[in-house]
Amino acid sequence: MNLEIAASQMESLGNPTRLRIYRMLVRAGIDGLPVGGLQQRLEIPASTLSHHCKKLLDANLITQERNGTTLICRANYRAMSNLIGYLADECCADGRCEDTPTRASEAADT
Amino acid sequence: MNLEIAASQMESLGNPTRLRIYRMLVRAGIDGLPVGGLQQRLEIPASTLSHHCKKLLDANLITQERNGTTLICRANYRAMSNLIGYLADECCADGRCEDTPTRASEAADT
DNA sequence: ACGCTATTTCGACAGAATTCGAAATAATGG
DNA sequence: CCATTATTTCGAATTCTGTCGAAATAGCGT
Repeated sequence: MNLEIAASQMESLGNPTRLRIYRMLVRAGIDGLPVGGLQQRLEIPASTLSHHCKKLLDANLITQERNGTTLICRANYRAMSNLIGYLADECCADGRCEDTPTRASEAADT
Repeated sequence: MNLEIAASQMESLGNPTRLRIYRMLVRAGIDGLPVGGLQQRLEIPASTLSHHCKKLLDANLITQERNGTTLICRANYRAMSNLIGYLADECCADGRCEDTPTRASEAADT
């Protein structure tokens, strides 16, 4: 995980429609949802949905697998974990933490 | 936490410069960093930095406190936790979960 | 091959984001 | 009050985003 990737993933999730799509897929679990299923729930034009799915795909936040004429979308849980980790990682590494008196167990000078 | 707020926070963090700012502040801990300190590290025009800080402030991701002529910026850790929670919340609520055998060996994936 | 359904690509448009320098404001010290 | 430092606001140029409908493509069943 690096800054550019994390930022592009954040940017992808920074659109309300895409965040809805993503959360639907996160909720859906490993079975995922077909594009058409998403469209029914979201009630947006297919072209718009396709555009957003591509963004999420490019950001590696979702995967797609063909099943006949339908395309199954799934959340990339690994990417989600990494992104979450990236946000909280190194919290307070350069200073004092909120509720802890001191960081006695760690090197004070870095 | 709701979709609109989460999306606006994601959008804020979706810009590489802002993500750098935010992570600097997360690292900095409760002491935060003055705007000038951020500028020195980022090496960007003050007006650009001010613009980005305002975005992060509007998104409630950081706070600012005046200390004389300098303005101290701090990460809003509460908001960070809520945002992280929002992403992972209700994971697989509508479907089967992944039966991943917790392999911590590969964390370098995008 | 043909028709049917699912999904994507194209082209266009309005609106928003990013960036910068110059000028303005805020706060302190002498 | 004036000088100095810290930070923000303004205005403008450029680029990016989100959205849509129409047309194109992909895969399957017959």
